Amino acid sequence: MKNTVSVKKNKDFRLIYKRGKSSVSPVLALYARKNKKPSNRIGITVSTKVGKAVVRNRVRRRIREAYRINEKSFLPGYDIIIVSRVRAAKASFREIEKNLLELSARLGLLSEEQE
RNA sequence: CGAGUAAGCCGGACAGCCGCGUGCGUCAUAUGCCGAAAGGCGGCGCAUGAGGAAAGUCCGAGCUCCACAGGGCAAGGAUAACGGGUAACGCCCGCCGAAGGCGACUUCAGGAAAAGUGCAACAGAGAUAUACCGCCUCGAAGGUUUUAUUUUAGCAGUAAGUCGAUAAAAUGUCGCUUGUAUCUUUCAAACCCGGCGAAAGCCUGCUUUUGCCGGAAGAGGAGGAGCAGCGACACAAACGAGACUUGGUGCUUUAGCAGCAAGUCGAUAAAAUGUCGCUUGCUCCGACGAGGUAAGGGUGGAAACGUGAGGUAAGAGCUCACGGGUGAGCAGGGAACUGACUCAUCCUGCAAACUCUAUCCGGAGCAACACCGCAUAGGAGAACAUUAAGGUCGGCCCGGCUGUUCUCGGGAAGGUGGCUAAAGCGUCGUGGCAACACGCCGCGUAGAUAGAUGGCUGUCUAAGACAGAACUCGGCUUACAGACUUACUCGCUUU
RNA sequence: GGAGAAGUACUCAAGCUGGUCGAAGAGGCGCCCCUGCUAAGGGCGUAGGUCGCGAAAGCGGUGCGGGAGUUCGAAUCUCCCCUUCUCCG
Repeated sequence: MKNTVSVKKNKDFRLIYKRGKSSVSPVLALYARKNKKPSNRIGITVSTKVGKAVVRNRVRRRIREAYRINEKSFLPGYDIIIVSRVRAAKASFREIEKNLLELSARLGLLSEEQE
């Protein structure tokens, strides 16, 4: 994740939720906003509704891995927040990856070569 | 072989590729990038990287702050047979007692009820003490009936003789709720009838189905009364004087029986009257009243320790014998405790009711706390003075602080530290029944800060459960697929 | 991560120094009054969860977040779990 920094502050999360574009699937929800910087910032949210600590960690790691593998196809200069929904606890890595790419394409975050 | 009991141990492994946190080494750079600042930021190599419960946060410690964390007092809290282990503990080990199990073994908040207070609903006569019934003593209004059987223990006088005991029945009162299905009240499905409406069918005014309302009917349920049944109690005991004749009346085949009227006889010293009993003593029952008693009484978790005898008006640990509990003495044991004997005996349960006894505990928590940075209120440090009152100091007291001047300087959000070597782990030896302690040798084992273990592929296998460190340890509790080891118990079979 | 508080009918709740308690009170639900109609307001009445038997009426068991314990007896006292909420930079 060479070109990516994580979103940490609650302020930033609120701003992206308010001003950003969003799209939703049964497994994930995605928010994105242009940040006018050369790199991307990514934030991952997994609430207690999803499960206990072990389950939440697994979901978060899979989402991160899915982003890492496909990092090159994302356009730079965006703040992205990925929110897991309850179904993500039972989803496999492949499903999560597929969902992430679909949602990103819908918001126009992917470079045109990949599409 | 099967069924169990206890203790311990494991909680997937290996290989390849891509990726993450930390440490070390090395190369590189920075007058750079992010940020207001403090501060942070790269590549490569090597090493290392979640649990038995990391969980719950239920106990005990370290550590930090509350000026000191010191002494005393009060309050509050905790623990609770006994001995030991431990830094400490509410933990662990051993042992005692109680309960459970055929047994291996398991479970127990297991001090004191004989210091005191309190509580024990309902039921029950009575709940830690009671006289409601009963039993006994004294006084006392008063005193149902019939039949059958058996027997002669007792049976004062006038004055004769019969009476008693047992059983059953009638009658009355109370209780039980077993039966009956006689009456009644209420709820009530189906069947039936009528009215109104709807739908369908056609033969167009009928049929079928269905809804609502009303009537009738009520299988059955519940309650009450009655009857039957069952049980308990009362109806007792002693003594008695009426008899005969005639008449008529009623019942009746007669005999006879019932009662009425008149007369005669009997009881009184006499007469009169014209009653059916009277007198004295004893005895039985007894509404009710006074006292004694703690044997018995459908209750209750619990009823003055239990059984038997003596004793008494009736009774009572009132006395005696045997037995149980408790306390003291004696003996054994380190102690809890155990034991036979002696003496005493205030003998229901509850202290997870108050309380008493013994021991322990100051409070808060790493989001503590320290430092850096940062605008306003606040504040901090140093020096000097004061400590009377008042105020304040994380319960109160002892005790500390308070005022003035000078200097520094800023809550929130942010950064760095705290942060991991620790009462640590393992082998062996010694001591100890054990928990554990000591000694030698070896190892040195995550440290993040929006929070590091993931993805893909292959092999092995039965491999799937519960589950993710957040300052650190010692325990406890709770969750958990399965695999293994050791010891022991019971049962069956074979030898 | 740490520190606390609460849990009772459909909802809000009282009862929590143990006893005739399975439940006070209110909302709710049904009927009536008021109004052209509705709401609000007023009056009267009513069942309470769940399991079994039964056509219904009714009868019995269980039930105060769950499970153990103490006690003759637990919504209440004690312990262990579960769930929800609040606070701490």
